[in-house]
Amino acid sequence: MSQIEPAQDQKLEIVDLLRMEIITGRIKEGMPLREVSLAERFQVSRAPIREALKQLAHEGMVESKPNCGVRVAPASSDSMQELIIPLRQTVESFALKSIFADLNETDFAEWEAILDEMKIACEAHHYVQLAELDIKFHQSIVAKSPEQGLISIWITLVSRLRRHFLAGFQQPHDPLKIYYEHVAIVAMFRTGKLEASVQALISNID
Amino acid sequence: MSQIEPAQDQKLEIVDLLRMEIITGRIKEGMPLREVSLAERFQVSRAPIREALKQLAHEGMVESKPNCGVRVAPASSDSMQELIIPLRQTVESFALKSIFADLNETDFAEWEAILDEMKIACEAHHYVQLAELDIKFHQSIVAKSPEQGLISIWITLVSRLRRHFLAGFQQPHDPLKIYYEHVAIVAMFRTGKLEASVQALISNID
DNA sequence: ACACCCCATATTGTATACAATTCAAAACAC
DNA sequence: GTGTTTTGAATTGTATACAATATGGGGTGT
Repeated sequence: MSQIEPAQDQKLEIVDLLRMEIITGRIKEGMPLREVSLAERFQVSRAPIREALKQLAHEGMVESKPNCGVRVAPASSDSMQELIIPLRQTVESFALKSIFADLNETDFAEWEAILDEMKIACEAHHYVQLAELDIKFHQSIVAKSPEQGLISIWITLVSRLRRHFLAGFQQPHDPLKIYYEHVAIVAMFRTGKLEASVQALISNID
Repeated sequence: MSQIEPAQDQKLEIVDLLRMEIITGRIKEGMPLREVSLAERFQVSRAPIREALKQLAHEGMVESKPNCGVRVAPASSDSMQELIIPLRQTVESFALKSIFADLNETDFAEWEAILDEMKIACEAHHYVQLAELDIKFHQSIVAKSPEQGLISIWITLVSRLRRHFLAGFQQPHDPLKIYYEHVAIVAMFRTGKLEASVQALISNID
């Protein structure tokens, strides 16, 4: 399903695949990622592999030492997560405030499309996909901000706790609770109340 | 002064040079950065140029569109700067707390070496170098934290307002004030008082 | 004159080949 | 046997060549 595609931008597919394998633990912490091995595996040259590894390093999924190679980075510590949470809240609040006045039906529809997918993922107990959809939802908020670079900061933050999304969702909670929480957020957005919307959004971040 | 060097890691030199030219305005906003042109200019192939541009994009100095090229990104907006300030304060406070108990004479000496350079830069009114030294000082604090990824987050934040450091220092202030402020910070660190040290540090961030 | 399509050119994305570096194991002196 | 040196393979960094794609201008039809 990817052989017929543009044949360019193979980097993105590789990044997504490797990231998923790291998140799910298929590639464990500390395991080295050699460029030639990956090149053979994906049937491409080393060039796109290098770019993919660069991006993963930027996301904090792997750490690389010069002339030494790339290894899967250890997951963020608990204190690190606790640091990132208020940072995320600040960034996302800022983003929401900057776009709130200009929200229209197109935006709501986009979010509700994500919500529909979330519902399906919840009911099917597809925690991996649910985690990605949660990220996708919040990212779509930040991405709408006209401020260039905001999304880059946000990605840097969230990537650091991507593996914790999955862990958090696998707790013995009712997955649908996640879904309803996001439904409430979008519903609040529709009311046009800024303060309450910000509150709903940041209370979802923890 | 760079021809005899390792001949590897040319990427770093190129990044530093281009970043400086962007900060000082020698390369203006919106100006395209072509890979072949830069390759000819630095007498290297396109490979290290691509890596350098990737890193500059990660720092927010340039923005790239696929198959379209790289342009110098506009400087962060005022509202963006105001957002980043509390984020920096949070991150650096966290970093300082995590290392404070283990500080020793080696650390103090390292910082005071930077302070000496700052004094010289202040007296010579070398604002560009002064800005870089200010960044270097704060970065050295964050870098000491054992938390992996913290420095990456910090860099993402600070890079976004690198060009504003220069602008801020060129205001009609007495440059030595910057120097004395940092001297006071290190002096406070030496006393071992955590709370006061954190306060001194974050009050310097604005 | 104006809109549309096509094509040439400039530029980025990818593949392959080579150089430089690192790390560890083996050889060696003591 | 132990510490040091050297040598080699494994790996990343760089250079060059080719393929794919986007952008702008000219041609054409109306």
